[in-house]
Amino acid sequence: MGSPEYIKIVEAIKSKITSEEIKPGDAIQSENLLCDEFNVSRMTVRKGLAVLVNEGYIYSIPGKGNYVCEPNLDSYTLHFDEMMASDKKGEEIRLIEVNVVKPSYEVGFNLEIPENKHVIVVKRVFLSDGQVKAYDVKYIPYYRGIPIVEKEIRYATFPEMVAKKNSIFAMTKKLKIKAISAKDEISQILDVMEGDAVLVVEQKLLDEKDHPIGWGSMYFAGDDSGLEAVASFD
Amino acid sequence: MGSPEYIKIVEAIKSKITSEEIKPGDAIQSENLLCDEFNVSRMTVRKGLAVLVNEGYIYSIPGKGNYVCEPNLDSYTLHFDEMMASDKKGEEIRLIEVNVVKPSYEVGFNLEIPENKHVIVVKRVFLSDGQVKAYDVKYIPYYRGIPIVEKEIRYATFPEMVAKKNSIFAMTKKLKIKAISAKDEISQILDVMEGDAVLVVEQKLLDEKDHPIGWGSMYFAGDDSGLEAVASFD
DNA sequence: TAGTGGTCTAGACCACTAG
DNA sequence: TAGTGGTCTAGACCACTAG
Repeated sequence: MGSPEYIKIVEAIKSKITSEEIKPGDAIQSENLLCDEFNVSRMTVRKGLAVLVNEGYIYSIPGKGNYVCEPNLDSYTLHFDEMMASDKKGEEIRLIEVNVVKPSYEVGFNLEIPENKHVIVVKRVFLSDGQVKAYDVKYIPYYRGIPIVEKEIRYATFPEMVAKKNSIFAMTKKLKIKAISAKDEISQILDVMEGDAVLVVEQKLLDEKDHPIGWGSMYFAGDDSGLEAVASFD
Repeated sequence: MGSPEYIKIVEAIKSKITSEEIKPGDAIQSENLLCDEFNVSRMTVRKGLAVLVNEGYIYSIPGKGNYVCEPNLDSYTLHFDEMMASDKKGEEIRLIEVNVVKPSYEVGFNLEIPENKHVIVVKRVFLSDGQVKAYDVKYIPYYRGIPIVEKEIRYATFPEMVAKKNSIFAMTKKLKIKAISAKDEISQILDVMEGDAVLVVEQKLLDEKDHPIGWGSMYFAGDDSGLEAVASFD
């Protein structure tokens, strides 16, 4: 075969695990035995094992050996596309408010700032073929130099809005997903009935010291708009 | 410092990226230059770079060099704990139905089976301090040997129910998250008003050939029950 | 004490890129 | 053609495990 030696090792062990020839908690052969079995150097064996560690198949205990992981049943990769493919035809984003305001109790609490410190509020509506699909409200602590120019904000993701002061690479992003009944502002803007079910994605951005640097929610109208997540082993 | 050489390289490059000294798309020093700079062998440099590749900081183009990645704005790790910490005090799971039935159109469509093939339906209710927190309905194509004994099903996650025939390691799991208005069976079982907002997590399990081997939904009552997802760089 | 995994070296050859 | 990253070797020394 043309594939590298370390890939052959990866595939051999992976198939032993997926076929359940070896089970979670079992040890695999020692690195030296694998060297003999595949006729390769130890660095090559270790390169293969490193791949398996990264993909969540095995873990190692120094001085003891390499072991098969328990499968991760509860972990998924969620793709939350904030801009909702806004470059597609028929898709449109409207900026309905950008303001400097005093924080409400809820906003102050979530951004961990005193009530006399100002925040920027950004409200946007996402449309598809003229129909409102989502309503987005975001709060960012005010600081000199924060972009409040429409063109800098309208098509920006939440991390991008905050990125002037904090590197995106140094941010932690958190999501909470809930279902609420639409009322007041939300039902009006989403153009749904009071009481209709609305999917809420609450987003919080934290800096490297776990201090909040942005907070807000996105509200999705309609049954067809949902989020998707995937998990697999490879 | 006591940390290994390759970790020093990782930290040095990582801090250049988070401080935006080098930006997405920029090349980093060649491996040979890094060898000189850190006074280590090329394998040690490559070990450090491999860590950065795995963590999503850099990617490499053979023959050209290593480059800083665009930050991943839309990818999150979602922890969907199916059993809702059912080992905690006050938590309880009730199995309300296990049956072999003919599939409805919706079930047959999602499991990609003909309507004359039978399916197992499993309905469970999750309680906390006597209060209904979630209602779970799952469908699995019927086959000989499928566990339909209460004790094998009651505390099993969805992948575990299906795992008799398919290895968990070979499965792909998909989630869809939606908000709906409660009605009929769902509002009755969740003990909420008709029309109340309910969070729905639809789960589909696929085998290695992408054929569905399980489908169903979990319905969450109340505003306080939500899902959480996190994303960060490291 | 024998065996294990973790780190590291100094070399080699390869396919590929780009002037 | 010089430089790049990708694969691989045959050694070394280390801390740790477990009999």
